[in-house]
Amino acid sequence: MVRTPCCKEEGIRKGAWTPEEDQRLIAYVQLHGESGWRTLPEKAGLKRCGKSCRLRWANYLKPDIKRGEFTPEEDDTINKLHALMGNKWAAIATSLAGRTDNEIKNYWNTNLKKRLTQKGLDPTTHKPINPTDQTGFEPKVHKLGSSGCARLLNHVARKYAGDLNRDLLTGIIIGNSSNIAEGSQNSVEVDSPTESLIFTLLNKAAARSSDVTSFLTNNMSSSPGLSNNCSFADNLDLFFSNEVISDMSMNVDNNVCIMEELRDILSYGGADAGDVKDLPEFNVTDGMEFLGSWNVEDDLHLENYYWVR
DNA sequence: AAGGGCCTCAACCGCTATAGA
DNA sequence: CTCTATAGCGGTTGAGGCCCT
Repeated sequence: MVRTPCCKEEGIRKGAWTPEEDQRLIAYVQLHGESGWRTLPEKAGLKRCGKSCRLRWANYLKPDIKRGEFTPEEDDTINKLHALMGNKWAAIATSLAGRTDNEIKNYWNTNLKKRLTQKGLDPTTHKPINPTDQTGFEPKVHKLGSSGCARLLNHVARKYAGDLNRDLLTGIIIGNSSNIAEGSQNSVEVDSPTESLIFTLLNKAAARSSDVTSFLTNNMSSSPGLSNNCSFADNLDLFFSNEVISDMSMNVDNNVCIMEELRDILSYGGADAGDVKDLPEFNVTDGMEFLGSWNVEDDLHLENYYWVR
């Protein structure tokens, strides 16, 4: 199939926009709205292609665009999101009000990328370029174990699972399949009991929303790449980048925090769920409060119940 | 002062995704 | 289901400004 050229007409202007062209575009969009870019240039009296007009509007003329220097908070947000998503500029831009994907991309390439490199970090992976070079990086040489997992459960339960009941969570933790809904864990191959546990818990939490359930079922469970080509961590990336999840009263920092914790757990491992299951005295419902507010003591309490050390 | 190199960022290009006829 | 138009995305380019010698 022959591609339709963007600008087939002769005499189409390129390059920097003049103030007069900007005014024409602004006036037209204010009057007619942001649509019909293909025919807009002719109607607005502009010798530009529609695509050029759309980009000029979206990246420069739109009234809610924030210009000027990036704040340290914005730097931090971009760094964190880039570590999670990579070069998904449009997705990153949704977390920075008033900033365009183009602006963030430029800022990353001219500033933040350099800073990471100067710190000895790979700007793609955000990990040390030379593993022996510890400048600006605190390597996680320890095995993140039970307390991290306990905190993760804490986070997940508090943030997503307002109506998860204690028996259900108990069932999930001890691997009692009767408490796990069909279509969640069974249709997904995971690499370890730990992953299985976390996935199931997230799936249960997500079931609060039909949209999220649909997302998990259609996009993750039935994904041909899930069991063969797609790691569990990849699916968690998908899970957390999902719009519906993002809307669930969660800010960027919390999102990143949970993701980092998940990564730690998945990277360094915890005890096997089977160990917990076989523990005779294990009874997670005793004195436990999974929902509501948590503190360090609760974490330790959960830790004592949860993992074999 | 001049000019060469570097940097920034607006704009462009090529491609994919999606909607709708 | 297929085709086409349009929107959107990410990589790349290049004009213009800045800095250094």
